[in-house]
Amino acid sequence: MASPKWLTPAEMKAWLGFITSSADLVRAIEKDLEPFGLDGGDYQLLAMLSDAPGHRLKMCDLASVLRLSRSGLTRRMEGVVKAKYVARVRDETDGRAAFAQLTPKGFDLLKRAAPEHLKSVRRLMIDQLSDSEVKAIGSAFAKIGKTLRDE
Amino acid sequence: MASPKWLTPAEMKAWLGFITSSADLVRAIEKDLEPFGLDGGDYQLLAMLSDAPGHRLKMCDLASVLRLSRSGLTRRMEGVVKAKYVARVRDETDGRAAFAQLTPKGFDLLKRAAPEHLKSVRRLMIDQLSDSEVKAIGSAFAKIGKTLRDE
DNA sequence: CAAAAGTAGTTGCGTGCGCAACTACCTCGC
DNA sequence: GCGAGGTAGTTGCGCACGCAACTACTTTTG
Repeated sequence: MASPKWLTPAEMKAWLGFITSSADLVRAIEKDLEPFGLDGGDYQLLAMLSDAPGHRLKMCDLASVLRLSRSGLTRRMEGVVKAKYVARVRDETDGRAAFAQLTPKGFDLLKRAAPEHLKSVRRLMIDQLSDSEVKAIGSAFAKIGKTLRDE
Repeated sequence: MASPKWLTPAEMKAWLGFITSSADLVRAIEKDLEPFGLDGGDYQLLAMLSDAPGHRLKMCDLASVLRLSRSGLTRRMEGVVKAKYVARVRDETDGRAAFAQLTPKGFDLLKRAAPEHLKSVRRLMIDQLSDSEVKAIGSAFAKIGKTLRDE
């Protein structure tokens, strides 16, 4: 196959900057959740449930939004269910399915953790950027996400 | 603590877009390396060695650039050493240290994989973006990376 | 309505990684 | 130059995750 066009210096800077910093950024933000006894996966799980109508989602839908396999979600649920942040609820209309239901205790924890999480996101990412950079990142990842979904 | 300033819609879009798409993007790009028998970690390892003077790095320096723990690197080396892409070389001047040395076979594989990898990066990310978005992402992640390093 | 195909969730197994402990070696202070 | 403390790499262990196989239920098809 023909050798593809190499990256320009600006493109290289964008790619290298993204690949070298994005994982570190996510790790640092997740680390700030430790005082709440949550890791990044738990937080995302609680956050997705709190966004959902009735604070609950079918397991398979939850797995999908969390980008987890069904088995991965089963294991991750063990922790938050044991901590009583989430309850398993059977689906009365579909014997195969089950819901993950955010408990009041889980919602309360999320309400306490969310402001700290927000502060981490601001401190490590948003507040570092100019308005135009924020805008560009928003439109850029919207396009990247669409491409991925279309493939 | 005072409730922090919430994210504006543009900031929210940037954060959500980043967090929901970046992991998928990296996964998709790494998936394109499978035909070469490499996963993302192996590719990064070979790439870092090929960039280094003499195609070799001290283990601890390699772990650092790969964002791996020392034990994580030890395990990852097992695979690429068994495949003869990388050789372990003792440091004659420091009995504690060891080098990871890219072999001709490893370099050859990297030369074949790199153009495909580049094409993935272009297709899924760079070619989706305008010049100004590329520029903004470059400067944005440079600032984010600096903040992380300073903390 | 029965059989086939599809879907939801769980479980067994393998993998990749970090942490802590350990060995071996180097370096620094006295 | 010897002991204390630091550094490089490996090993034991535990955790999170994906894949494949399995169960149970639902939907589709003839």
